[in-house]
Amino acid sequence: MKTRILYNRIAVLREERGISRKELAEKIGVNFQTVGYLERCEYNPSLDLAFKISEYFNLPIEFIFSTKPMKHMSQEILELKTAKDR
Amino acid sequence: MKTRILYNRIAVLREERGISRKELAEKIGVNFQTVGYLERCEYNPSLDLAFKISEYFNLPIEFIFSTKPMKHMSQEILELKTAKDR
DNA sequence: ATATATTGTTGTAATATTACAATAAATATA
DNA sequence: TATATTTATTGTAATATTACAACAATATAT
Repeated sequence: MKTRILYNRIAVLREERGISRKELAEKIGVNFQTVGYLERCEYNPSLDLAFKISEYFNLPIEFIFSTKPMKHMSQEILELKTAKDR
Repeated sequence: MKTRILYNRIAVLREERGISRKELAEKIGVNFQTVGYLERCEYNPSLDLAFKISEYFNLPIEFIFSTKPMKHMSQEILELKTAKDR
C-alpha cells in the first residue's frame, strides 16, 4: 500500500508536558529515536503505537494524528472561542 | 515493539453495508486478502490504513478499533437506551 | 446440480515500522 | 566555559504489514 504522510502533534504535546523524547519513549515502550522519526513524520506509527501514544496523552487518536496538516492548537482555541459568541 | 492484538468491528460494519471483502478492499485500496487478515485479527493495520477504513465507514478509529475486546454493537445500544431512563 | 462469488488458509516476496549503534549538532545548566 | 542533556542524522538489522498467487471450503444464485 502506498503510504500517505500522516501529520501529528506529538512534539507540541510532549512540550506541553515538559518531557523529553527519551522520557516519552520509555512511557510508550519504544526506542527514543523512534519518537524522533514520528515527530519528523519520517514514517507513520503502527495503529498499536498510535493507541499507546493516545493512551499516554489521554487524547483521541484523531486529535493527535491527521491525514491533513494540523492547525496549531493555539489557532484552534481562538476559533472555538470566536464561534461561541456568534 | 512487541505488538498487542487489536480488536475491530470491520466484519460487522462491512456486513451492515452489505459489501464483500473484495468490495471493501477496492474502496480502501488494499488487497482483498488483507481485509481477511484484519477481520481475523491476524495482524494490525498501519495507522494510515486505519484512517482509510475510518474514512470509508465514516466512523472514528476508536469506534472501529480497540485494544480490548469489543462489546457487540447490539449490546452497546441496549446499554445506552437503559442509561437514558435512569 | 452446477456455476459463481465469497471466505479461509498457506506460502513467498516486497515494503514499512521499529530497534539499535554511532556520531554530530544544538541547547540547557552548572 | 565546560558539562550534560537533548535532538538530528546515517546506516544496518529485526520485525510487522501488505501484496499476491494458488487452492480448498462455503455459501449464493441460476
